[in-house]
Amino acid sequence: MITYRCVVNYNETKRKRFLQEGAKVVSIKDVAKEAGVAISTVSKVLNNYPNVSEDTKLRVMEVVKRLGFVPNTVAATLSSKNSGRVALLIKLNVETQAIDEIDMQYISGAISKARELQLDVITIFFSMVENMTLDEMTRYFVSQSIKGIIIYGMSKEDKVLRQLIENDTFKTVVIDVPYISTTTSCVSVNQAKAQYDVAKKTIKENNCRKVLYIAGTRDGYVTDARLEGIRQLKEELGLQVLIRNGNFSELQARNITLKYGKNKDCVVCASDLMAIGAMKALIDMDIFRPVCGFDGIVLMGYVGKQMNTVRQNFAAISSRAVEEMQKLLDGEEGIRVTMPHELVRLKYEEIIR
Amino acid sequence: MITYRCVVNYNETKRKRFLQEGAKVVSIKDVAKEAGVAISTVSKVLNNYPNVSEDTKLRVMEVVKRLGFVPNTVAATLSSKNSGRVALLIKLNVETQAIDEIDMQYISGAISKARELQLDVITIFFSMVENMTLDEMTRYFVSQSIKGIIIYGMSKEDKVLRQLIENDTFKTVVIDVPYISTTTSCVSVNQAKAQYDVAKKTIKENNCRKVLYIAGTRDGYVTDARLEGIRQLKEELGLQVLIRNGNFSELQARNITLKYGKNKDCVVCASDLMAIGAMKALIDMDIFRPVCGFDGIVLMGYVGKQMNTVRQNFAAISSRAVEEMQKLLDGEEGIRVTMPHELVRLKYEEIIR
DNA sequence: TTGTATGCGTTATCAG
DNA sequence: CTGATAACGCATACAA
Repeated sequence: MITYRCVVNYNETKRKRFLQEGAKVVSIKDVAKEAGVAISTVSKVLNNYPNVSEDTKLRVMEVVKRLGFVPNTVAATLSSKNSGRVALLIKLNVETQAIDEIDMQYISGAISKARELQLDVITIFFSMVENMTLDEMTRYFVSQSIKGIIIYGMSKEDKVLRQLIENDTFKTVVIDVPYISTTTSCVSVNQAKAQYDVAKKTIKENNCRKVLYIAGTRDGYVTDARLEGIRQLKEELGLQVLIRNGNFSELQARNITLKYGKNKDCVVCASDLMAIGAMKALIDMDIFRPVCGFDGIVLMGYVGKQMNTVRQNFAAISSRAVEEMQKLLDGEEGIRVTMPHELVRLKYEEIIR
Repeated sequence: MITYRCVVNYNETKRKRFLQEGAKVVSIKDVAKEAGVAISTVSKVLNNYPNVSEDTKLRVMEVVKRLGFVPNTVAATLSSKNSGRVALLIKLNVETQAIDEIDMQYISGAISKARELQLDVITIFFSMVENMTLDEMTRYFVSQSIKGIIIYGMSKEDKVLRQLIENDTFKTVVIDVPYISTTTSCVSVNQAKAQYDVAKKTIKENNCRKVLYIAGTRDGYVTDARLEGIRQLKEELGLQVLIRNGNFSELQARNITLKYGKNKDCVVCASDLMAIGAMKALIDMDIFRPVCGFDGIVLMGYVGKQMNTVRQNFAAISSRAVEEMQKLLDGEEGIRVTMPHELVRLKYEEIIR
């Protein structure tokens, strides 16, 4: 029996369309009936269970295709202990929209892969869960049937998140945080190596000895790793390195450069935005010093001067993170995944479309 | 009775934490039991039903708070005909990450408001549903329990989407598309007026007569509206206007400017990216012409020359779209919402953080 | 005003 | 290999 919902402006056109397209949403029940099997059998076919004869499998699939049946995700997650949703937890940099590009790549990379793997993902921002206690956060995620969380932009100060990760209630994949456990994987480029590479290239190309290194925030996980890369390079080449914290701020990098840039041979920055700030400062000071950045954002192509930088494929990183999440949800243990990076110079002529 | 899941490395620490925090997720059933009422009563309290005595209401709320109960969204959407999820359908510009900023603002604006309104939203990209027929798309959304769709970046060529909107199967809110119906609302700034305003300001400031107008794509809804603004201005001021389609491409705008810029007094562009392309072309041509853009993206602050542009508050637009969606889901009819815009000049010094 | 019972569309268990 | 049937957590029509 079909139940008709209360329709107000009910006219012939609508009625026709209604009957034509069939208002009834086909469910697993319909498929079962049409194929002459039990609901459970259809479910088994759809979820690739063993112990289903090739014959009925084919018959069911035929009906599924013919009726255009698409299983209801919501019902599945409610019912199943295995399937659940994955949350993308993203720290949005409200200050600088110039790097929204990065988060957007993260999001699209994750969502695309999630669709491929039939994973249900929802996007959440740090601001929505900050100030929550561990309990509150846990309950919040549980109430959303979230089984796994992928975390972008986490810093050492995010204590509750740290607990969440260690707590094993959810499977977690962290980006750029050097932590793994049975339930936590980590995906990242080799930060130290990348920083080492880009700095070395810049320094070699310009025969530098005195280096100004503008680091990120003190509580950033990547900051340490990148500093380590610089330390190695310093020892290897016997450099003289002045280190200052720019906190990933373009403005602070600018000011640091205005203050120390003159007596240095080059400026190595832990982010593109800071590199841009440094470069603009040097232009204002009317002196030239090679500058290099980190990330490979498009903005680098718009500032006039070319700079070396590290290009990270954020979409690929995020895509991989989703794959790792799938593995964790399947019961595998957490691993550390190192993604490749490349050195580039972004030129306006090559960026423009 | 509590069921213990199979735990492998079971040790004392974990056990302690386990018992302490309570592995059992509190459900509406627990609340009901604890408060000494029926499940339905709890549900009624939570959903603000009338006909619940103030007394039991208080008692239930107390328990809810004490147990830290958070209703399960998934179960709710599965159960109720009213509550459902909302999809953000976004056209990602894969070519130019420079404007990811806009989509990011859309996403964060929507998600924040959705959380406020307790709406479950999921993000979807055009690429994931393109090539689908209306039926396929419908089934896809239905299978996700999606009741409403907010569409960003739709063009006239998206025929299936057009059908989807007219089809009334889902509630829809379109951004920048002049279409409303009982089930469709539209949110947008006044495109014509905004284009008129920014062009007029630029033209007046520089006493221009011969204008090069670089429009967007032929199949873009905003393109027509913005052209209309230019036409009005042309008549009002008796301008001589050459119109060319730049298709929102920085490169095309550059080439158009290289070709026609010299004989014009100024270049009015239908987007910031095109304005930047035009400006860079003029610099290469070593001539000065005032240029104005549209959108107010951060990149405008990085190109050296200041330009007038229209700032749209994308987050606010998106936030409003979610509000309108809520109304549609509540049974209200679609309306047209016009959001405010402002004229700005983006200066590097003011953008930098 | 409150409680009972049924359904939402799946998955999972277990008997056949 | 297949089929009943009980969950999953909540909403809601209807009975009390």
